[in-house]
Amino acid sequence: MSELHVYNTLNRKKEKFEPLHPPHVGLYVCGPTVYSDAHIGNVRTFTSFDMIYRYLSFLGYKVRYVRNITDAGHLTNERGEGVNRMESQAKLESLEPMEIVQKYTVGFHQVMELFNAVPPTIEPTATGHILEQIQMIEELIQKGFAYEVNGSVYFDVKAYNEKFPYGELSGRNVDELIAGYRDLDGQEEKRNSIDFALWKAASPEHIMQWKSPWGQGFPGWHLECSVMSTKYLGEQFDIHGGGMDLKFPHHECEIAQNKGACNQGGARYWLHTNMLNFNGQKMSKSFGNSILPMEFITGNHPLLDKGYAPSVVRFLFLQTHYSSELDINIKGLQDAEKGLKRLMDALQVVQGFASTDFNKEETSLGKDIQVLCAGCKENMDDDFNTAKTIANLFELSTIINSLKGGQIKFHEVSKEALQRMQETMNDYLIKVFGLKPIEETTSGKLGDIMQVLIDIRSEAKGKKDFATSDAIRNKLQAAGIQLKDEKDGSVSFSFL
RNA sequence: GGUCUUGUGGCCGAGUGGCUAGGCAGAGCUCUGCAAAAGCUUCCACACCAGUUCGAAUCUGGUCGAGACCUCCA
Repeated sequence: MSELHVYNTLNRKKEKFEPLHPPHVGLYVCGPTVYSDAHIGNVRTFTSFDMIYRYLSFLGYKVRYVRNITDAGHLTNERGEGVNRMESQAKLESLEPMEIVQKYTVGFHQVMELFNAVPPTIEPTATGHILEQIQMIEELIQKGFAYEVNGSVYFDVKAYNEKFPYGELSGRNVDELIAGYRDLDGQEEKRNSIDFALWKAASPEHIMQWKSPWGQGFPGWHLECSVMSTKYLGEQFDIHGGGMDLKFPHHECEIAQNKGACNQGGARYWLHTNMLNFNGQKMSKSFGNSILPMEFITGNHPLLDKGYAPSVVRFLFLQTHYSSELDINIKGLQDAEKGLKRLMDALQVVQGFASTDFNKEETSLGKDIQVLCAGCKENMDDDFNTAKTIANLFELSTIINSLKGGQIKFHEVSKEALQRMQETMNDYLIKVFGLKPIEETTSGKLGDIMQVLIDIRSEAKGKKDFATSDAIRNKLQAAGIQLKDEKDGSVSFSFL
């Protein structure tokens, strides 16, 4: 039996995954900032961690999955003017900050559900943890890692660096960072340019502000994750995840805050998912080239040719390793659509097998099947190698189709091998990858209607009235329904 | 400039030093009234140069190219 290994970006090595308190696993993932719509790049990150969460659960771990909602204002302006995101957006739309938060939180949840992501077990908000954040700041001040200036509190990176190395995660060093820092306005309060805000004093016009020992203000932008991961998972926990773009400075600062306050760096394993490009270009809010998740589904976007099912997009993501950059484009979507259909058809077929003509002994083909099935776990255990796992599932699909088509006889496999194949296809496609099964079409009114059409076509064919039979086939094809004449003379159909 | 990643066949995309990844597309065949679907077979590869090695897509060095982060971002 293979054991799970994960690529830990903290030391750039693939390591055996050993939870602190098995069978429990603590997983923290940096969630979205709810001041605008989630875009498809966010979906990649969160579906990647959804797959990881699902796989950990599949292995039998009891996972506490914490993913935060960033709903408190952050410094957003590149000139460091202390603009509160929530506030500025709110003024634009003439809404209360919490209305914005509510709107986009609901939207985010809808998108995640659409893409079949399992909700986290705890989804804490930054605004709900102001007290805890203030407490951690006090702790950091008391330990000499933070200082107050004019009602704001900054993390003292140099002081911290004397006790703990700063920059471990992103491979940076403090002197170079200071030397290479750009001149930004509003830096004069800091002792060093790389110091970052733990608490920012708020001017009266800031709507989102809270009372603190340093006056009215709001928390800095790295603090919430340190605070909430510690609160719900402990000073030390198993896995911390997030997008690559958060590695520096966000995660670096998180580690510094955690170590500064608790002497422990929080997570033992850091997992970073890579970015999503569209037509070769990075997708980001600031580029204005982000495509909304719903636009992929509806196809209502100038860069798309048509709509694609959420599972197609998910499948496209899974064909690439989570740590690699992924380019999404029309050709890729079309390929993924076909590939997913092939797998899902095979799943449906294998579940429907009802033969009793099995070999009592294990056959060589049966052994091949067992190897392919076992390979799925081995591949997933190797840092969640979904691409390789999918390759195995495709090979199983070929065997399944051959059984269906009669190229392989049922007595060439054992009952055990067939059952294993049924389980494996379902386990990985449905449970671990979270792909949606093909709509059940064989029962209900639609199935009845289809049966009528199929019968009429068969009668026409019997009378060699091919004009009628082809018309039925072609018109259904045009309507997105494909008829399939099976080897045994029966007719099935599927949606294109 | 600093840190890091990366360069695989027509396209996408895995690859632990020796054993065909896989998908999509292409070609041929089987099945079919004709198709589709399905199956079988098949073509196409490891940026370049040097080195280590019995053997390198995989390790080392160099060249060239691409990208990310260093500033809000998943």
